[in-house]
Order: sequence, then structure tokens, then C-alpha cells
Amino acid sequence: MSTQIRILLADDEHLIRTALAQMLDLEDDLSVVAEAVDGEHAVTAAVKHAVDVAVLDLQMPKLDGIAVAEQLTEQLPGCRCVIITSHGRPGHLKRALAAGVRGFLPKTTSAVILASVVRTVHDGGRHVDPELAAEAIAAGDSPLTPREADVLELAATGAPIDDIADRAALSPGTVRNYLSNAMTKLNAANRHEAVAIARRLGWI
Amino acid sequence: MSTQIRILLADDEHLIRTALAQMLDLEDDLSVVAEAVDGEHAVTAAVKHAVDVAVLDLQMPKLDGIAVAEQLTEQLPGCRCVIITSHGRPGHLKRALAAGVRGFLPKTTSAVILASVVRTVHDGGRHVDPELAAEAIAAGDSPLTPREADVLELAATGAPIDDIADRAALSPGTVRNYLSNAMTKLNAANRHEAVAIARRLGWI
DNA sequence: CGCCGATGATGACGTTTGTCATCGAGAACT
DNA sequence: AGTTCTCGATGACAAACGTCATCATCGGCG
Repeated sequence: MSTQIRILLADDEHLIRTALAQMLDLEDDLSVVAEAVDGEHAVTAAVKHAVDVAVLDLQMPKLDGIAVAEQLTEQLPGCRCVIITSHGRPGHLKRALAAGVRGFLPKTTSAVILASVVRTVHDGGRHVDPELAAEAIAAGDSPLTPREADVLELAATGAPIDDIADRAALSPGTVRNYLSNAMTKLNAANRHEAVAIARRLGWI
Repeated sequence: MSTQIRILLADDEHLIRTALAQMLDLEDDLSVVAEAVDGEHAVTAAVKHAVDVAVLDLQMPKLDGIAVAEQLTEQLPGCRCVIITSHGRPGHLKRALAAGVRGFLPKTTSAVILASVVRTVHDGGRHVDPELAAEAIAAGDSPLTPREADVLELAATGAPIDDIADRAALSPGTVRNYLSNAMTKLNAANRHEAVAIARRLGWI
């Protein structure tokens, strides 16, 4: 018997996960041996089944796909990770690559690609969606300092400055300064536009 | 031979669409006879193939799932529509029902359900996800007047009032009044929080 | 060591918002 | 015919916000 590639599939959307699992299982050399509905289960299931490749949705409850990839490089070094996502943001790609992810695909890619990417990364290769790669290079690195990104993230709910200051344990004035800096760097007219821009580029 | 239920499947995410198509095709009494990557193609393909049931993703380019359903009730009255979506917002469910949609499911529902719902709506029945239905009833109707919703939508980018006023062809003062009304109705501290709330409930 | 950048804070200043009262035109309902 | 509601607008006022100058501490780096 030929050895099959053992796959973990993690996605919180049952419909997509089971459909994808069936599709991958149709390939002779691929076998989905574990499924998970959130990031925590993904890590434990991957370790338990000692999978070869983990196919991870980016947005999942508890731990997102990138966090899972980070955990797995520690806890299951032989495992290669592929991220699939609905929203291809440049920043996400960068963070994924930094976390040791070997494959990165938007869900709009065709079905045959996924199986081929699973094989590629299993053989030690890498594959990122070409269009996304171009965007990531064009977008450049995040100009935001860590704290600026933190504060901007807290501003994302639309809460007033005082609320943000409380949650960040900062003085309101400091919060305004950080937001002002972020707005300048992002060419935004106000913090809410800054949030929108940072989100679009995957910087928060 | 038993007559199969003829299905159109519309979703812009290739990966999901082809996986779902394979899965539905595995059922003896179901046959996916058409696929579409956006709303416009969905309408023409459904009409061309005279499908029995249209399975539509809610968020698609050009026309969203609800708009497609509206077109189809006109152009292909015999066709029953099922909407599937990643983000189950109460307002979307209401609009879908008003558009004549017979089935409404989040993508987190299990795979067996979808096939069963397709059969149910084909037989003239209805099926909405129970949890979503409860949310929709609890959330009530949108308290926003049409113009308030319009202005709130324009405010969603985070642009300053003057920009919104320009795009809405309104005086800046009027825009502020509408936004103020919307904020009061939604219990928001500012327009950006109002946008977040209205989005979450599917009112814009 | 000296310099720089990130962090954190303060105060002042002008601008943008949010609130409210008020007005008028048109549509719809009683 | 009168009331009510939406739509649209104006002006005034207070609060929130964005900008800037300035200061202090700390860590890293040449």
C-alpha cells in the first residue's frame, strides 16, 4: 500500500468543512484523518493524530489559523500548515509566513489547486496565491508600532476615547496621541477611517 | 428512473462551491446542473437551465443572494431559493423571507441538513435555522427610516460628515441630524458605534 | 557614552461632532 | 380639513476629537 498524506482539516463552518473533507478524501494519496471546529481543537487533534499537513481556516473561534500554526511548529514540528481564507489581506499573509505557514490560499482559488498545494507543502515546498503575494509586496510592512496597533484595535468598536483609555490602561491624552500618529501614518482623516484602512491591509 | 431535483449553486468561493457541488451530487435524488460565481450569472444560469432549487450564497459580487432571489421570483416563478451565509444577521433573514426565500441556513450547520432542506423547499416547505429565527424575533424590526439607513451606510467608511453630505447630496447639518437620530435609536455613543450595531443586526 | 525610538503623559488650541429647538414642504392617513 | 410622519434644512451650544509642542523614562545600538 502507498502511504497516504494524513490531513487535519479545521474550519468552523460545518458545511464547508465536511464538503472539503469529502473532496480531499476522493484523492487517492490524501486522507483526512481529523477535523476540528475551532483553533484549540485543531491543535490537540493535530498532535493526537500526528498529521502530516494541517489545512486551517484563518478565521476560527478561540485561536485563529495563524495562532494554530504557531502552536503546531512547537508541538508538532514535522507538520506543515496551509491556511485558507475568505478575505485575503496582505498583513495576514505576512504574519502567516512568519509563523511558519507553507501554503496560503484564498477560498476563491479553484478546487484542484488545494490538493496540489497539500502535496507541495508535504514535499517541503511552499505555495502562496500569486495575486495575494503581489498585494503583500505592494502594501509593504505595517508602519504602526505595537502599541499603536493595540490602541487602534481597541478603537475598532467605535467606542469613545475614554473607554479605550480605560481598556488600554492609558491616559486619554496618550490614546489620542497614538491614534493621531496612526492616522498620520495611514493617511486617514479620523481614527475610524484608520481602523478601516488597517483592517483592509491586515495590520490589525 | 426517478426525476432528480435540479439545482443551481452560486458562491464566489470556488473551493466551497465545487466541494458543495460534489457533495450534493452524491445524493441520488439531487443534481447540480448549474454553478455561478456571482449574482448576475446566477440569475441567467438559473433561468437557462430552469432549475428547481437555487442554493445561493448571501455575499456575492454584483448581486447578493437576496437580490438574486428577488429576480428569480419574477423570472422563474417555479424556482425555490435557499440562502446560505457565513454571518447570520437577523436583518438579512427578514429581507430574505420578504424576497420569497424558502430556506435560510448559516454555513455552520451540518452538511446533511442542506440536502434535507433542498428537498423540503422543493416540496413547497420552508426551513430557517432555528437559532437565527430566534435571534431575528428577539432583534425586532429595524427602527431606522430608509434615509437614516442610507446615511448610516455612507458613514460606514469612516469618512467625515462633509464627505457623507456630498455623496448623499444633503446638507451637512441634515446628515448630522439623521446620524443623531440613528444613534439614539441604536443606543450608540457615536455614529461609528451605530454603524457597528446596525451591521451586526443586518440593518444596513 | 550618546543618540534614537517607543512608551507614556500633560496642556493648549481649533475643528469636528452630537444634541436640540425650530422651521417648512410634501405624502399619507382619518 | 386636519393630523401625523418623513424628509430636508438652519443655527446655537457643549462635548468629543485631532494636532501640536513639550516633557520624562527606558531599551537598544553604534
